[in-house]
Amino acid sequence: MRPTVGIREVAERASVSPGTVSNVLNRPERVAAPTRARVLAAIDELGFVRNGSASTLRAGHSRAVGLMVLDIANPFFTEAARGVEDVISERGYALMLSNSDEDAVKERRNLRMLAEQRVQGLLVTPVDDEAPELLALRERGVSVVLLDRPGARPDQCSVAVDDVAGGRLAVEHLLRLGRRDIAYVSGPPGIRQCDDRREGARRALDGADGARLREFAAEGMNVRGGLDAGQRLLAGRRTPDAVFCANDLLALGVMRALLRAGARVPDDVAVLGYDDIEFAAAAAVPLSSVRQPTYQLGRLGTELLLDECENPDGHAHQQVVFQPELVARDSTG
Amino acid sequence: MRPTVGIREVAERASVSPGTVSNVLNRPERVAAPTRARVLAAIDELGFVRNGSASTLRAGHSRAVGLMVLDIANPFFTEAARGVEDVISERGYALMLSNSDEDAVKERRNLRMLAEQRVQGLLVTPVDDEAPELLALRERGVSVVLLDRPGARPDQCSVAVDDVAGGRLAVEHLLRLGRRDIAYVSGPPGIRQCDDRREGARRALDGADGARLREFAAEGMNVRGGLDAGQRLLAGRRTPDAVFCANDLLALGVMRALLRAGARVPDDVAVLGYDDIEFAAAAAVPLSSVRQPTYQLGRLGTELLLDECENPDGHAHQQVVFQPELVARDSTG
DNA sequence: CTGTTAGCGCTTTCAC
DNA sequence: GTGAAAGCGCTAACAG
Repeated sequence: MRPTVGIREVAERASVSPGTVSNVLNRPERVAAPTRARVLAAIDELGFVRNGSASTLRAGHSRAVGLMVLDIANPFFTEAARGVEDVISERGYALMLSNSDEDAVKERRNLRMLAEQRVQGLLVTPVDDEAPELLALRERGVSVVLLDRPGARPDQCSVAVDDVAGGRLAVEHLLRLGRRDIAYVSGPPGIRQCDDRREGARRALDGADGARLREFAAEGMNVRGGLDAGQRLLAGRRTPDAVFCANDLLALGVMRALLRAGARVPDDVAVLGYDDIEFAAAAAVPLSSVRQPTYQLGRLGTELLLDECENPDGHAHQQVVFQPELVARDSTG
Repeated sequence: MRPTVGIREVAERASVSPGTVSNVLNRPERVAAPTRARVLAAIDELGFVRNGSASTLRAGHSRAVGLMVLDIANPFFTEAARGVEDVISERGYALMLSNSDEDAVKERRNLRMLAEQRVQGLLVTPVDDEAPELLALRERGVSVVLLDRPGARPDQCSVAVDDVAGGRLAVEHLLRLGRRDIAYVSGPPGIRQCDDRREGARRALDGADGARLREFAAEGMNVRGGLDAGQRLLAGRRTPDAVFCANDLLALGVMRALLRAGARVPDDVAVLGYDDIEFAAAAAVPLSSVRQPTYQLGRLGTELLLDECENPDGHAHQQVVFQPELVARDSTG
């Protein structure tokens, strides 16, 4: 373990004062070229690395932003996180990741942690929009951007995808194919995305004569939940002629239940998912799905966040809503 | 934006000295219960949040650890990250995530960033094991644990899964089913995991008469790469009777190519994947795969790391190698 | 058990 | 264009 090398040692080696080293680091244009070169050389030779906590302490804010998601293992958030990380890394920031696990208690604990770390901004898909820690963060001047929560509030930025439109797209597609007896397989109650997609589905049905929407709630928004919902759906008196699922994992499960029971997809039953994950196209019957610009969601959210961080005065809050897109594959014929 | 509330304001409100507040925060047992209660109340009333950078500056190390992976969107790393995050969060640390994208340049940049942030430890799947920034980090006393890189070095901890054993398991399984003409679909050259799995596959073949292993390298370790490899494999004079793929995404692609061409799985061709991702069981023909304890990998790696951070003297480096496990489903009969 | 105090390493006026 | 010095908020060592 070598002795700590700080700005002081660099200064000594380059025969300048610490202040000048700091200037080289932060406002290089104010330093004469030869001096600057000497300092840079010294930095290099000594392997100096700026102490972030000291800068942060002095500056009052760090070069780190937080990202809090509901589930880091979910492909949706993973893809968004890629967008976030790309921007963060391009712009020389650090990313503090945390995972609320859809648990308000864990969320509050993590928010506390992020506050202690003095993150400069936060991208968050909150479990509890009104968590006092979240408000407190904003009160202390931390920029907050909402991710995948359509922002009701005009006083902050948000990026989201229009889930109502997605649900509508989905069901319109099924109706166009002549399906009339449609099942909607959602996740457990209380998930906003599921609710919005259902709402969209209902609206699409409004004009359609003789069409109906039946609902099945899965226990979890994963393959197993879909399998189970698929079985319940098959147990009914009449099997629907189309199934719209709140995400692709559910759809894969439903499809498996159907195929196993001898139903033909899409001839007997059309299956439609949501998210268009990588595996959708690879299913036995390639899965039609509703695609969201997930990576872009992460990217744009982060750009808005950094803009707000770096330019708090000139910043205008915006609530961005992306439109989803239908990807038709074999599972809906 | 309310005025900053620091330890000083808390002290004043509780009518104690700043030192006592610090003691309440860090060594509560040294403070008399009534005093402690007063201080706690003041903290609460004022909404005081400890300034992490100041502590870090003073202490010389932060309560943050870094995690650098090759690809945050890959389910393997995602699952490991869940294990990491769970431990980090339980123990009250913060997690700085970075993504090297398998790019040595980006890796070095990110390592620099983490060094500046003064992370206390780092979990990393390095692109370049010998990156000077990595060595520098260790020289400054940052604990480093290697993730999914079987550690040759006895001077650091590592957690990994035995990929040679996994490859062997896979091919032994296929041989046991009477398959003799086996194809190995790997990713692009130079990926250690692929090389190790191939090596294991070869060893399994050593004792088997009349069995052979043909290799197909995909361009990317994703579904598309598998589709493409599957087509090349079908174009050959003789279609193999089994395909072992270096991961599940490849296997799903290969399976799709096979089914589309009218081959029956597993009757004509058995297909075997690697990783046992959630979607494996949900494929049209449920995919047999080699399962790795990915979540545990992340958990244990982090526990080792924190142990080393918190107890540098009593810490004994260990190189942990987990054993993979075969999960037989329909795709191999 | 509690208070006092001296920095941690850096940035940033303000002189020169 | 460069140097000197104060202090960001906290902790730990020491004194009382």
